[in-house]
Amino acid sequence: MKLANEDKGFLALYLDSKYEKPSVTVDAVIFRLINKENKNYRKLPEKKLQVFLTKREYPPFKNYFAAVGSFIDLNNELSESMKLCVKNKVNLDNFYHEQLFTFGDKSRDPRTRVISISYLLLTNEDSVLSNGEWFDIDLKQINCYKEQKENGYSQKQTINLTLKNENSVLENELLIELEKNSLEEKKQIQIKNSTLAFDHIKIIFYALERLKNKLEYTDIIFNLLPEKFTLTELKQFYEVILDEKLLDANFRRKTSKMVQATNEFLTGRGHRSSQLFKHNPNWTMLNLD
Amino acid sequence: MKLANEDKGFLALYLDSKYEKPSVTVDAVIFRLINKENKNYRKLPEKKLQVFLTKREYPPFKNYFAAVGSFIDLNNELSESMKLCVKNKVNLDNFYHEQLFTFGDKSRDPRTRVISISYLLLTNEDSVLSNGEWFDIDLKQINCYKEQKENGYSQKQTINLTLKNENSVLENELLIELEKNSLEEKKQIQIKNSTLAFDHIKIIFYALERLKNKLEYTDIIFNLLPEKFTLTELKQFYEVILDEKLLDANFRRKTSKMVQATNEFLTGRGHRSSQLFKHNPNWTMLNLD
DNA sequence: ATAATAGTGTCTTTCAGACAGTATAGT
DNA sequence: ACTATACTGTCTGAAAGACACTATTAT
Repeated sequence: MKLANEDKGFLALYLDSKYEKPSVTVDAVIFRLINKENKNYRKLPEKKLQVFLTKREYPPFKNYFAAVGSFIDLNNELSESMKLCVKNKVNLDNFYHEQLFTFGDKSRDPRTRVISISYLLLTNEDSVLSNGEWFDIDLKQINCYKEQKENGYSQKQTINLTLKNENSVLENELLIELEKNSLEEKKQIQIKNSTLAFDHIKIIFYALERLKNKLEYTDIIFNLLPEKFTLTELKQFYEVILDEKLLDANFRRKTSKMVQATNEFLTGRGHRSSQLFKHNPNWTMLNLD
Repeated sequence: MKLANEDKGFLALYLDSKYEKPSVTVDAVIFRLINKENKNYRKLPEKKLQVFLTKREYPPFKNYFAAVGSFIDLNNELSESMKLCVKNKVNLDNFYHEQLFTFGDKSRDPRTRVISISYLLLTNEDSVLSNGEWFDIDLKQINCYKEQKENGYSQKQTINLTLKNENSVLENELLIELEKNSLEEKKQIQIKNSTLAFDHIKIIFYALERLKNKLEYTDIIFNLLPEKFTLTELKQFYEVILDEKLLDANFRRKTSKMVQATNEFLTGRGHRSSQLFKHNPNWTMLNLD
């Protein structure tokens, strides 16, 4: 990848400003799993998936909640920009992250053309973030129309995505349109109603979808868990994200290779004590044994 | 998502130029599947996965091959920019596409900071592209060191990605480093040796990985096929992309719901004639019957 | 007749789903 | 004793893998 001499000459002449440029931001959707308050000494606490949002201090969307983000610094790599942003704005240091999607709709920012490179971040209950609030995530399908066409089908779904905590309830509505036939396959997500800044509710929805999908074929969930956990806790965390009940015996079989038992037990709960497990990072998707 | 009055005032004052901005491009990795020339009247033609590259007319990397790309136009949506670019540069119109990944390494373009939003495009043997060449794709693992660590493992893999046609042989080498333990999970892809412009060989590698993965759980492959095909052809196309042999009877069972039989048969091949099939776009991943 | 593909039948193993049943700690 | 969780065993049926077998057609 050396440059020819000709190239070097060209570089000197290159007019950096001749192309109109967009602004570029990084935005982080930060998730965690937590145990809610417990009423019954015997019962296990309810679990919740949460997202961390900050309240915008300046316009546009002043006082609206938004994902953690900032304009990028051209001297940093993209992921460095994101890490610095997260460190500076909400004081989060260690986390799992992956690039999610790049949003660039013309009108997504009223100021100017802004392209957002979004990231999915996972952390656990232990880390303390500043300068924002955690919100419980509730995702509900409001309706779903599926229509069989000559050569495929089309589907419209309305989704309610509510973010809630002790201070606020943020309701949001998305319309998901799917068109699939022999000529094309198209999926469109429109914001029908948002109480968040910009298109951030859409970004959060993408992040949720990615998380759910990866849950099924990777060990990504352990980035949301404390170091040690019981298998029932693990199961409940899966259930909360996937929004479906799992059968205990089957769950234990399926996850047995992703975890390793410790010698420790959790006691004092008014029922049989449960063994604590750790993540087994040697597990791979392909189960190469 | 209405703006508060306060916001509107701010917009007038907003200094668009106060943040340093990067250049942004879109890059399209275009794949197709083709039948190679046939020697034996009786044998089925060999299949190949190909990528379409254009030779750069101007520096940097003048005369190097590159993915189809251009700087974005701020008046278009991102995917529109990509579609226009592909239409104008190589005259391709109808294709499957999805956003792939956003590449933004500081030094990926010698001119200035350039962020590339890449797309995966699929088309079939019928479409005629101009202004570039198709290259056969050969991916080979050169070596692989896996080391068991106290708490996980690390792995280094060297990959040779050769792009070849009647005019050129472009050899490229990538180093893939994987680090997985209880604290982090990191995958890094480095270009060790490239005969393409910029980091485009890395973009192509990402596209290949995406294609392979999606092959296993979607019906994406039909975007690479002609309207009608035999099941043996379909199987051979899978084999070429996945780089592994499949068993006929099992393959037919697994794909049976994704295709629909036509009444037509392919004859004149020196062996039993084979039924032609079409894609069944009603198939879904979840097999909801 | 032969070479090469087209297509079917079936045995085995593995794994997901369902569910019954046993174990146990704290009040 | 009771309650809520912890954990095991096993039946069933679906699907994946392996492979043997039959069918067909231009030369």
